[in-house]
Amino acid sequence: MPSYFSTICWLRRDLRLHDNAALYHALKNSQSVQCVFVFDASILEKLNDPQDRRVEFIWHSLRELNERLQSLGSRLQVLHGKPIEVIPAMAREINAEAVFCNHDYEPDAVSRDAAVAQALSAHDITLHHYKDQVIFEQSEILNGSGKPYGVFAPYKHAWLKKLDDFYLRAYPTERYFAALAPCAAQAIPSLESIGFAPGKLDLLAMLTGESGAMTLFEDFIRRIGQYQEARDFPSVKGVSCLSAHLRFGTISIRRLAVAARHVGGAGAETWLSELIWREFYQMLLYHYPQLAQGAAFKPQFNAIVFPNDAAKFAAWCEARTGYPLVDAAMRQLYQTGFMHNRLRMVVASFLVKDLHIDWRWGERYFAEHLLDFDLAANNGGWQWAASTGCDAQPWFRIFNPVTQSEKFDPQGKFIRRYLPELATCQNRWLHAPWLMPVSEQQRSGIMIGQSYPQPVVDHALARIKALSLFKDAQLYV
DNA sequence: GATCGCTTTAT
DNA sequence: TAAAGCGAT
Repeated sequence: MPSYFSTICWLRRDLRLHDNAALYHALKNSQSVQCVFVFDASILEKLNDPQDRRVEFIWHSLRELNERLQSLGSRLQVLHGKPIEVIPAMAREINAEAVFCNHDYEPDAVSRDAAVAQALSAHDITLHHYKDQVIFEQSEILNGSGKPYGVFAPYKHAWLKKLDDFYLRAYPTERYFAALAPCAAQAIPSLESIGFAPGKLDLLAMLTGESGAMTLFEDFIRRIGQYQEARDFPSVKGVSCLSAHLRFGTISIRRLAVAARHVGGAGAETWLSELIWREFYQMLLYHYPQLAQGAAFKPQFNAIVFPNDAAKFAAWCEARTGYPLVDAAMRQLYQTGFMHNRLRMVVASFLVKDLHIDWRWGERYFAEHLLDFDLAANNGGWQWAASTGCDAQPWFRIFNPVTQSEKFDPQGKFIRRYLPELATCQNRWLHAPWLMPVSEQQRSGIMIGQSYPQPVVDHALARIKALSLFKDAQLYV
């Protein structure tokens, strides 16, 4: 590594100063590092909602980064455009000799970075990139034949076996902050200037930036011991609430893994396992980029012709399927940009195996609405639920939406929070309110078909139809 | 090539 | 209870 005078640290999904591989290497090898973020026009133009929560989350996190950098005598340069154009232009403007960034494993990002590297090299500028967002990347955990694992459990065992202090060491960026480029303070461009507006990100509920991530992290570490028991109940604060921060890199994966390892016990181990699933899916997407093009991991299931009833899909999106847990979950997603993981499984199973709609439709809807949307995890999760994925649930396993509701929201606390129209419904009827006798409907003031919809499908019948859809596809193996 | 061990469940 | 199973070793 040559010693540089002027370099750029290009931040993407690593919006933090602490324990950041690219920033560390840039600072250590340069006299002057300018931090940059690019609002990628080619990504932003695909977002339909000017109040997209992700953009707002990023914006708040950037603002905090800029303030921290300003307090260190530097600042964050925020650009809007196509990275292939604006990164080389900026590099030339400040006479940067190199650009540092962290690996991004999504297919579009891989090709974007290759193009940017090429454009930079035309001016003799090097693009250095580093592993940062995972503990082990695509080719560090392979099976005995040197190929990627196709089953999670052995992957996880190999992952845990390889884990040691070396891979968990934080990059001590703070030690080198003196190399941050000195600049005059300047505010980052407004959301409006890039065509967006604030509004949907509930800042009281969603803490942003590195500071927000730390607050959530410290809170979670206090309850991580109960994670295993509490995580399945959407009305309980059992999960980490760190998914969006992991998505945008406002907290380091190493810090999370260190904490899980340090605390130990069943809760921490279960949670670490979730972090390993995240890397498993990222690894798979890297090796099988066609997953991002709608390909089922198990090709025989590409043959399924889903009926794709548009009215049923609309009922699912609009939270009027008549199954309270499904509807409450879909409202949670729409209203908050988040959905509890247990419910992601429930609504995904329901969409595919009860409504017989292509899992790709659900995947797309989640991609539009989830604040923590991550291509690899979202695709992996959908294909898991749809049984088309790598190490997915078996195709003949079909969640019963009523049983799931009784089991994981027994008091209906979650359902009532998002479906106030069912507030007066007794627990006895809440999970399947269409079974309420008319007298009970009158008593509670809930008329099924009026104040709350009839179920769009009969689960028992829908289940049989799903089995035959999948069984037929299975025949072509 | 047999054995092991499996996120999230159903009837 | 099972396994409309199976990959990894």
